[in-house]
Amino acid sequence: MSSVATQDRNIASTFAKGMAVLAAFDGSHETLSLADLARATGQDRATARRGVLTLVQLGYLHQNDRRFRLTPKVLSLAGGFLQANAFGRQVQPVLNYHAAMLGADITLALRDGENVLLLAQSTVRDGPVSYGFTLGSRLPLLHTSLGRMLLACEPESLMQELVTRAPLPRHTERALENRADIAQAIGTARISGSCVTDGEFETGIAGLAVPVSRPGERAAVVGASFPSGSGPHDARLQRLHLCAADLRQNQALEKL
Amino acid sequence: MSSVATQDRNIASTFAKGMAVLAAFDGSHETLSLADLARATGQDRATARRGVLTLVQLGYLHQNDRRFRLTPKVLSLAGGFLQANAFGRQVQPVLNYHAAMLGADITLALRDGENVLLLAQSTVRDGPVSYGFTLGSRLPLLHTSLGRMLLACEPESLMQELVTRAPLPRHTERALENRADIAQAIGTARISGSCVTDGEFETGIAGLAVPVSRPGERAAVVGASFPSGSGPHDARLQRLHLCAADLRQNQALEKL
DNA sequence: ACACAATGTGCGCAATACGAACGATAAGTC
DNA sequence: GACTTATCGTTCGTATTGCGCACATTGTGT
Repeated sequence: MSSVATQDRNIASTFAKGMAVLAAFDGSHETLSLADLARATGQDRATARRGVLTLVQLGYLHQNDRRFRLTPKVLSLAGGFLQANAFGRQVQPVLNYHAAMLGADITLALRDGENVLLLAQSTVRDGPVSYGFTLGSRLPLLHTSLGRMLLACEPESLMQELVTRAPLPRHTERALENRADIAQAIGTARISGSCVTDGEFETGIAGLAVPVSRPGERAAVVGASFPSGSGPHDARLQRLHLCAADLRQNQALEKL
Repeated sequence: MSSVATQDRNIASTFAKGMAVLAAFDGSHETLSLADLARATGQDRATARRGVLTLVQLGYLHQNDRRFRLTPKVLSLAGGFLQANAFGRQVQPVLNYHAAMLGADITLALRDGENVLLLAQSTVRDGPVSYGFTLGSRLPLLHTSLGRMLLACEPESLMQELVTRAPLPRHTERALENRADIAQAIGTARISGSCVTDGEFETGIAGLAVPVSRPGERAAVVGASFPSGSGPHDARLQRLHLCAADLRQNQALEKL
């Protein structure tokens, strides 16, 4: 075992390793093997194995031959957060109302490290875009309107650091490749108070995002998506601003 | 430490204890203290403390003075499940379509131990009932239509065991108090292929549920709620059956 | 069928984590 | 406000838990 002299005795390293195993089930694969998990977490296979078998015993994973998958029980961990923060009463109805008025899905998002984390969404019947992301999904920070609007809400120094450090995979032909260009787009979003991207994350899809959080609060944004060229964005952005204003007014996100 | 002779060396007990700490944040309180967690988990306060501080370091909990709350990061654990099982593409659109046709929220649920676990829902704008539960919420098994329908889908012996063992708190004046009466209602649901309750979990609210799963599969149901006495249920149950048929057809739930 | 690569598992050993005891804080009483 | 008691949070000695190496087993390529 690592004999780091400044080992923090307040931290249970076995628990931290186990959580890394759980987090490795990030949705990018339906199932994972012990060896997959050892690679994903950097742990010895024996260590990853104990983590996985513990999760199976607790009911969070199901084992099928030599592969493991998450069970629905992990949803109850999210349920604790959603219930404690009254998302069902305070957030979802606001998103539903404005999504119905907009005629498109609306998504609420925060930043989690170098990713966008989706917290809630209202998905409408027969919306113009349905890209399959859900509550809990992670999206890239640099090529989505949600991500750029989140960065626009952060202090300049943190924004610059994240633009420099966050991954920059090229999702589409139209994706900006130059970090300086992305920083400039973020600066524009900061000034205009909204962000629009077009076809940088998914081809043929325009993304719109506006801030929900007030300055000094943890950055939160709402956004929507439309087919590229499917109409002017002014009224749509206005609708997103109204949604953000309602979320601020019912103070649903103050404790995030 | 417990010196259980048959300690399973494949299980990391420290990780299991840590997961019990995480699961203690079940949404029933906005924040919990160390002492709260020690009581909820049955652990020594020092043990619970290491669990909590580990979760803070990993970003799943936020500490404010002597109290702790879940952060949105726990949603990413759920996101792994939802993404891996394509809920955004395969489940949500079906629920959205049928909820729009029904004019009311539709919820998909499974059983998790002695509770109902909500897996997904489509919530409509201005639906007749909005009780604030979300994905990941737990509901009682014995007094909800979802719970009774789930029990109706289980083998007789398991159903009898759960009816005997599951908690029987009295949520409303109309709640059945006699376990034999509940078993009989479940038997009726099994025969008729649907379940209706009225005001047993929330006063003035009728619940409807029908099975999604096929015999031999893990029990799953869909349900909706309406104000008591707000109209006949036949057409509504029909709509729920159509929803269940669509979910079966796209095979979204086969791997749960 | 064989060789090699990859993966899964057992168990010796020591690092990690438990929890008793003590310190700190909160609550109740006068 | 002072004092007592109860409750909660933290430290650190000790031993139990869990790490990871080496071996066993399984999978893959020729």
